Amino acid sequence: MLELEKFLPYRLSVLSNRVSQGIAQTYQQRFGLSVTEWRVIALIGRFPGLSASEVAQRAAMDKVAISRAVRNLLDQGRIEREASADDRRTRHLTLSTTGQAIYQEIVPAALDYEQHLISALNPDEQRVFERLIDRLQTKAGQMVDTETAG
Amino acid sequence: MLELEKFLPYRLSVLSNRVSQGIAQTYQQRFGLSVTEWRVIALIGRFPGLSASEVAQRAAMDKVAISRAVRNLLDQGRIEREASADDRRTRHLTLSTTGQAIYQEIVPAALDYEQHLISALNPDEQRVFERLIDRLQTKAGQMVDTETAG
DNA sequence: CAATATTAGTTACATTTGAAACTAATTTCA
DNA sequence: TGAAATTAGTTTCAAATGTAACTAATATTG
Repeated sequence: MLELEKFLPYRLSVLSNRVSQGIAQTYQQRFGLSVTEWRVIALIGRFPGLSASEVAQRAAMDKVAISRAVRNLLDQGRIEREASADDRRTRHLTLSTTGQAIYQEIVPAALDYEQHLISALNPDEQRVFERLIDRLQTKAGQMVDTETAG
Repeated sequence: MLELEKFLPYRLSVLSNRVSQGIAQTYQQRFGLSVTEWRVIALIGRFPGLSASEVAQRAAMDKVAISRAVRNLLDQGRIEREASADDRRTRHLTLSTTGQAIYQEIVPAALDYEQHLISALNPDEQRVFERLIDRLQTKAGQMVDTETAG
C-alpha cells in the first residue's frame, strides 16, 4: 500500500518545490531572474572566471540550460565574458557591475531565507538533518549508477 | 558569502531531482508514464473515485497538469471516468484493469526504491529525518503565506 | 604530422509546462 | 427567483526545457 503523502520521494519533491518557489520570489520579482540565471550569478559571484561548463558542473545542471542563461545574462549586461588565454574554446565569466549589485543584494536575502527556514530546527537538529541529506544524496547517486531502481 | 553546494534549498533541489529521476526510471521505461501520470495512478489506485481536482489537491500539483495527465491516461485506456450523480461538473476516476495491473506492478517497485534509499539511515535516523522534513515543510508553508522571503 | 576523437559551447526542433481565458455547472444571496 | 460569484475542467498560446545535431578548437594516437 503506497500512501503518496508519506512517500519519501514525494515529500522531498513537495518540500523542495515549495522552498525553491519561496526563495525564487526574491530574485524573480525584483530582477526577473530564472532559477538557472540566479545560479549562474551565484556561482560566478563566488568564483569569478568560471567557464560555462564549469558552472554547469558545479550547478549540477545541463550545459544547454547554462548556455541559455549565460546568453540572457550577457544580453542583460549582468555578466561579462572574456576569451581564455590558453584555450580559445572556453570563455571566462565574471559579473558586471550590475551583476555584482544583484549578487550583493540577493545573497543576504537568500541566506536570510535559509536561516528563517532552518530556524524550524534547533542547531543539533540542523546538523543531523544536513548529515542525513548528504547520506541520502550519496545513496541516491549510487542507486542511479547501479540501476537498482527497478 | 553563499556557497551553493552548502545552501539548503539547493541541496534539497539536487537530492529531490536525483531521487525523482531514479524512481521515475521504473515507470517511465516500463510504461511510458510521466511523473504526473504516475501520481494520478497512485492516487486513484489508493482512493478510487477521486475527481480530477481532488487528485490535484492531494498531489499538490497544478489542475492543468492533472487535466492533461487524465486525458492521456484515458486515451491509453488506463483509467476510466464516470459522471458524478450529484454534480455534473465532476467526474469520478478509477483505474481500468490495465491501470490496476500497472499500479500493482509499480507500487512494490516504488516502495522498494524508497526502502533502498532510506536504508542509508538507521531506523532512529529515519524517524528523525521524517520529523525534520515535516517541520521544514510546515515552516516553508508559513513563509510562503507570510511572504517572509525577502 | 595527419586522421580521429574529445571537449566547449551553440543552434534547431520537438516536447513540456504554465498562465490566462474559456465553457459549463453549481452556489450564493439580495 | 435570478444575477453574480464560484468551481470543475478544458483549451489556447507563449515560454521553458531536453535531445540531438552542429561548429570550432583542442587533444590523442598511429
